[in-house]
Amino acid sequence: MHVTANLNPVSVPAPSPEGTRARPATPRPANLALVLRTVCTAGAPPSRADVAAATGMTRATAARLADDLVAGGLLDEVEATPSGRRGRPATPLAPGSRVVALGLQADAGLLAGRVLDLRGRVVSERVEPGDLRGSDPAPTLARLGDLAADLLGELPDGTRVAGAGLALPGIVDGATGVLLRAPNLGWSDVRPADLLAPRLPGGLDPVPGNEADLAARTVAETAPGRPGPHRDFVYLSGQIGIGGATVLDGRVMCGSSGWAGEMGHVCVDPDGPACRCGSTGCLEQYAGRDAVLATAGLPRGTAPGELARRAAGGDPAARAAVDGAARALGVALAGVLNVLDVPVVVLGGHLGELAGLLRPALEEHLGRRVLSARWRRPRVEAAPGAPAAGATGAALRALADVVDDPARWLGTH
Amino acid sequence: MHVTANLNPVSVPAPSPEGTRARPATPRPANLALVLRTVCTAGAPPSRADVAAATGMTRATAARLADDLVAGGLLDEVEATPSGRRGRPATPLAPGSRVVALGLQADAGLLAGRVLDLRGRVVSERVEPGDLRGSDPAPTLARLGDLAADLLGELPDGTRVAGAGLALPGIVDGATGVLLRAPNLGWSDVRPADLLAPRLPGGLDPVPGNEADLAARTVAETAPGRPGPHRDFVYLSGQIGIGGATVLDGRVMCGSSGWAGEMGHVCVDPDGPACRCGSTGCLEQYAGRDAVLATAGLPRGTAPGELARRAAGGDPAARAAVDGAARALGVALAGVLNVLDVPVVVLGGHLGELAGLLRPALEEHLGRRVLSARWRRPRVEAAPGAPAAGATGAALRALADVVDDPARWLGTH
DNA sequence: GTGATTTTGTTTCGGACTAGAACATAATGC
DNA sequence: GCATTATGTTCTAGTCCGAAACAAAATCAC
Repeated sequence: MHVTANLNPVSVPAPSPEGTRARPATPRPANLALVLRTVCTAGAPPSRADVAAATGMTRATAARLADDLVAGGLLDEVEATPSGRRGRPATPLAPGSRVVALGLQADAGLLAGRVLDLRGRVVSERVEPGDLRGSDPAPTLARLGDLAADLLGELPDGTRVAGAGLALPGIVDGATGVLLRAPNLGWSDVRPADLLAPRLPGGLDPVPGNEADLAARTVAETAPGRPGPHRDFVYLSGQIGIGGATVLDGRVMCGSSGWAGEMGHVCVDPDGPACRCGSTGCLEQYAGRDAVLATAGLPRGTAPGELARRAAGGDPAARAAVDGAARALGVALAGVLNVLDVPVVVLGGHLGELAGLLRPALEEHLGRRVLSARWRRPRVEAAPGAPAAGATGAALRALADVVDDPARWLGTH
Repeated sequence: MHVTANLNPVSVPAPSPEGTRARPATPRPANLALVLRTVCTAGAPPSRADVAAATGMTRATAARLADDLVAGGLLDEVEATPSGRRGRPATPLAPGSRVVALGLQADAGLLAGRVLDLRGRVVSERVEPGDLRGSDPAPTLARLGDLAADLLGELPDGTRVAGAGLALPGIVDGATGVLLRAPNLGWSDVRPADLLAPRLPGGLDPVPGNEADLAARTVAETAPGRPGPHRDFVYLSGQIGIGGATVLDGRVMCGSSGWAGEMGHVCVDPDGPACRCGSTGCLEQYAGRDAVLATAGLPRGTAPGELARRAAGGDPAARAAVDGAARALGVALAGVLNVLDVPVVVLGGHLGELAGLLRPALEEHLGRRVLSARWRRPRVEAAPGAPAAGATGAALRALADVVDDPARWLGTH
């Protein structure tokens, strides 16, 4: 909850220098966040009294805080539904529908933009399929910037854009915002902000992030501030390669430099085939989309659904491809589960489409290889198959900034 | 001696539904924690003015908070060293030396108890070597209880025991405090608290935890509240088997059920030898102590140092054992590093003793198999080889409770 | 219908706590 | 000895929360 102080022994006469954010002297910001989060988390729009009960505050305090959030647009007073109960009817509160964020995504197969509001609803979106493998970053990002500008132009008057994010299928350096390497796109050392920001209004600066991390966030929270079905899980994003992310305590673990989640290069068999990453026997060589299709004897562009159909229909090559992928996933994921003690694996991308076929064998492998399985068997699930989940996750991350510190957003505008 | 029982936090008037944490009405508890943590973190004992500068509070506020902590014994005013600088001499503050915690450890090779104070100094300790493999839990824990009672009896008058912990080499269920399985001891389904607490004074109830998790804590924080050299690392504890722990953002990740860190059963080669866990090709089969010694052609009880000497001396079997272990560690750790993006691996136990020999090959393997290695090469280090690190970690964890919420400890004498 | 009941939301007051400024204290430097 | 400087303390004003009283708006009982 609290800011950790910079422990510079050098005494500073003037107020804290840049870098050390002023420490809130009052409990207000934290309590505003608590109220907003409570409303975001609640199943149905809660009244001020509900908020008070849920947080342990008095009704007076909860109401005062809620009033401020309503005045600032971060909460809305919504239409009361006749409850039939006795007593003065409540005024239900919902997260502000005029506060939105922009999520963008550039992937090997599409450009996408999506605007989400604080309630997690899609305000507007645009998905442009297209083969971007080997594309030139500058014009591609320019197109994405125009797409984003269009989306923002469509927003109704009075809408506040709290932030923006950009999901990219590669390694993003969190500190500098540089996309170091995106193998599927063929991009290296790109600073998307430089190419995007000029096309966007009002100094909006999309924060780049790894697509799998952001897609995992859509599972970790179903709407801003609202926890999803699992607090701890491993997310696997099956693309041409295999990315992933680990969610612990509801937080996406991005690693100390934001490079976490390279599940595709966990070693399944040290004597296995060489991988383009320089290692051998990487998971990607067994369960990556191209690898699975090749084993099944299908051309590279085949849709995963077609593979699933053949395997379900008894095609031996397709069946072998799925079984091989399940075995490799079992070996790689068991290692992760042994290390992190996470009870759930969520499969996205092409792995999500194959989840029904993969699950039995995969759960069997995990049951055998995960040490704690005799006390709690790991479960395998398919991610909800929404297109361009990375864009949604990017918007959710921007909105999380609002939910985590609403006080910052009350002063402005 | 005065033992303070573990008190529950002030109960909230309205018992809020589970999921909502008790919310302090005032900023006081957080600010007390901030001041205490600042003193714990500081290199040299800081003055009240230093604390104010470091935290951004005014001197008045910092002094008031510090005064309360001093009055409560959580801070000490220590002897001023003549600074030679102009101005009124400062009164340096240090964490309270009369607040201590007890750390216990039961391992295959020893029983140990250690009392640490808030400054992280060892107040007293006792280590009793002995072969506990296949021992009966009840008398063994009774011995440990007596050992602990002796240690507590030696403490000077006025010492407050803030808590206790117990490091165990196995899977501990965090919710119930049950040791589910400790293969090296041969124990299953033991509740250490039942056997220990009756021998301890004043309702002191040692919290059990996994030994590797607690040993990792000694690397993560060098003293209560003082971060160690690395914020993010993987700790490997080489015992008869191989345990481990992951530290992210300075926090030891215990997993959603406290079963994390079973690095020994990460799969290195799915076609490898069967492991007693039911899986195949587990890391333990290549780099566990017995496995390494067997490969080197040495009897089971041989000290790792002897193996290291032979390998350094050119003994081919010893050399092969070390190289095999390095390769297996490289495969397994590369997976973990790819998933978590952690820059450092710390080797403890027998792996720590072999660290000098393992490092070159291991770092080479990691450099090849870790995807982000071309931007930042993973480093391998040996853990400081203190005996019974788990006991130290158990005490540190108990003391961390004090540092994290000092207000709870100020009310009671 | 009318009044009692019940629940929500608001107002008022007192108390806890912090920031800021002035003040007291104790050293060094000239 | 006196100015200078840094630390620590005291005092006051202001913020914010909790508690309790109050106002508002519905249902229930008759």
